[in-house]
Amino acid sequence: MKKKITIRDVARHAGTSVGTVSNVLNGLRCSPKLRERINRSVSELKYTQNMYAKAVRSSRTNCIGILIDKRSETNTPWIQSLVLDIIQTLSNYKYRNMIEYWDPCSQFQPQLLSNVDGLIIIGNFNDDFFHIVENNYSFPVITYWNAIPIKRGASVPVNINNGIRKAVEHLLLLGHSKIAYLGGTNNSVNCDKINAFISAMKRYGHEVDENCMEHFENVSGSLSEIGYQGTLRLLKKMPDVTALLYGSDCYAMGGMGALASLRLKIPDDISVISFDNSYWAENTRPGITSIGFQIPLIPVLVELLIKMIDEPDIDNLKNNIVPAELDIFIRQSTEHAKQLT
Amino acid sequence: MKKKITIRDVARHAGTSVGTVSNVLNGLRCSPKLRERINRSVSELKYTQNMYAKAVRSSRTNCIGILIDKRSETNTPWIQSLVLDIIQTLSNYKYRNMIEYWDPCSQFQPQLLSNVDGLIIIGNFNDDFFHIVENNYSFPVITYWNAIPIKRGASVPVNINNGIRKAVEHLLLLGHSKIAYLGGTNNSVNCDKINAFISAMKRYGHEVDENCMEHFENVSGSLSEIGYQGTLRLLKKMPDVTALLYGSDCYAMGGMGALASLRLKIPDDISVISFDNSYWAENTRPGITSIGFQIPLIPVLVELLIKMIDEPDIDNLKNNIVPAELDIFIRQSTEHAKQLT
DNA sequence: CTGAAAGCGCTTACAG
DNA sequence: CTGAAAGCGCTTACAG
Repeated sequence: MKKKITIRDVARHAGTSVGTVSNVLNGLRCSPKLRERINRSVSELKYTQNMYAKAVRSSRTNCIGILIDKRSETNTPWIQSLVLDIIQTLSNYKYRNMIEYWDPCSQFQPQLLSNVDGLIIIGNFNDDFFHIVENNYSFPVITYWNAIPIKRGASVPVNINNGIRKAVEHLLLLGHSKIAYLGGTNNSVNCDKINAFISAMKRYGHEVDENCMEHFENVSGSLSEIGYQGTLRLLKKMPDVTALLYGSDCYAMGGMGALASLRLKIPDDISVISFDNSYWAENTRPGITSIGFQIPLIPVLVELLIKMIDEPDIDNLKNNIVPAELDIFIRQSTEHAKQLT
Repeated sequence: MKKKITIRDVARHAGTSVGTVSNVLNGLRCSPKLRERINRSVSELKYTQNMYAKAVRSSRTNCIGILIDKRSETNTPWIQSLVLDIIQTLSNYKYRNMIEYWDPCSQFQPQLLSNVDGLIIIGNFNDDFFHIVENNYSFPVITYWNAIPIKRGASVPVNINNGIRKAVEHLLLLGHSKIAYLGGTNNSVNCDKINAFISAMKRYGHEVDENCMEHFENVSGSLSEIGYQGTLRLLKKMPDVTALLYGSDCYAMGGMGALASLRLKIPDDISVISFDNSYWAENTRPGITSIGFQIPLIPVLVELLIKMIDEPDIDNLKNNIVPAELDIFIRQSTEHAKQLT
């Protein structure tokens, strides 16, 4: 059909060689007037680079892999927004992406590994996986929260203790004392959250027992259904609770329905804080006070990864990683505490 | 660092030529015992193809472009889930993707155009854009709802009239007669929805006037804020309304808050139907009855595009496109109508 | 400062 | 059925 315009066409049109056109396209040395002529040819011919040819010759793909643990809840708005955030941030850096959903328990190794300059992993990957990467590839790998056990890998830790403590302090200062936590225990991240809650409460002299927690163990259903049922169970065993802290927005989304069905009004009858600070927490009414990243995490993550690609001294970069801080984004759901009459 | 394993290494290891290895990798002719030997070498060496070299030689990129109108609400859960749905479906067909957010009013043309086998567009693109594609590229283009004015382009129409009519019929059968519509008028898709509502109501003898609609013109704020304010306005001018039909889940998300603030309970005091059938509609409590695709749209779209890439007779494919049907997914928000006492 | 040439890792006719 | 060779569109030393 249409003839593809290549760098040769541009060179011919501008009366120069392909090498020089390549230099101009990549911002290398060239005399101003020749550069000008080449740029004019580029736009007259509507030339655009063939990124595949570029990648194959320069052995730089300009592509970052995004590898997602298939076993996690990949269809939640939270993870979807995380992934699209990565894609958009990469595109600001002129990097493309390849996404692969992969079950770390499976035999096959992801195809994308041989076609990327770096890797972002989301979820829980085991040591077997890291061994494969370490032994067969030389690109850097990055993630957050969980540590990465390889030399060319780095993880941005999350200061979960500070984040949960801020939420607990906010509730205590509002006058709450009967505070409950509702969240999962199915992975290390969720366990970190629970432990942070227990230690924050202890810090201010509140013992946490099983009565003010819902662990969501051995329950099935969607996350919001789990949140719904768990909230009902919790209110039964702890009727005097005045504030709920949910381990994720998805749980809270269901939990809100449980409160409504009991005709409890937020925040008049009960206050709510969630975790994730997602679109839902911000946009539902009443707005839900939520724990989220103080500084958007993804740009930090992407910038670090891209630095690692170019930087030979990765240890220096790794030593200068600062943990991601969490903050509470206060909304109507904690505008005031229940008025005890 | 690590030496990259290429097709040459495999050939040497198996004691054959690169051409034959290439044949085996692509499922072409080869004697069984040589094929066996090559496959063993591939797995022993952990060889994976370099997709860039493959693309540059075969002039097939195995990559589909996803071009998104930058002016639309790209950060809503609805559009995010649409995009990730496309990505996952493409990956089932062994296609990669390149996403670009692009303002159709901008001068520059999208970079991805020269590096894809086909294009999916999301949003409202003007004739100028289609002229550029038609004149400079030969890959097929696909979208849904809006028509595409080029030969190698196809669009899956959406039977919006049927969809909205089903919702209206559902409400009328429940005994509602005071039904209001709340939605935008900022683009043709939203206007199609409003017109479908008016004609569905007329069909059953209900005149629709300005009092039972909220157009969301000249309003600012997030979609959910617009939905919140619009719901308050509507209830003021139409206090006897018993059912609300929202043009999108984002509007409904805010609208639910407005209803709660007026202590209206769903569905006891007022019934609600939304449009999009998103994660939120399904997972919030009470679940919101929502209009969505009868058959998931994205697989249909992707399959058609991939057929168009291989098929020389595109007109035949275009003539056999069936419009996407909508359906209502009934949930608690329309479990029963308000009981008039 | 610029051009001619080698070569990245593949695929694809074309011989043998 | 299999191998040797040309070539996809680029980049990158290397001469001039």
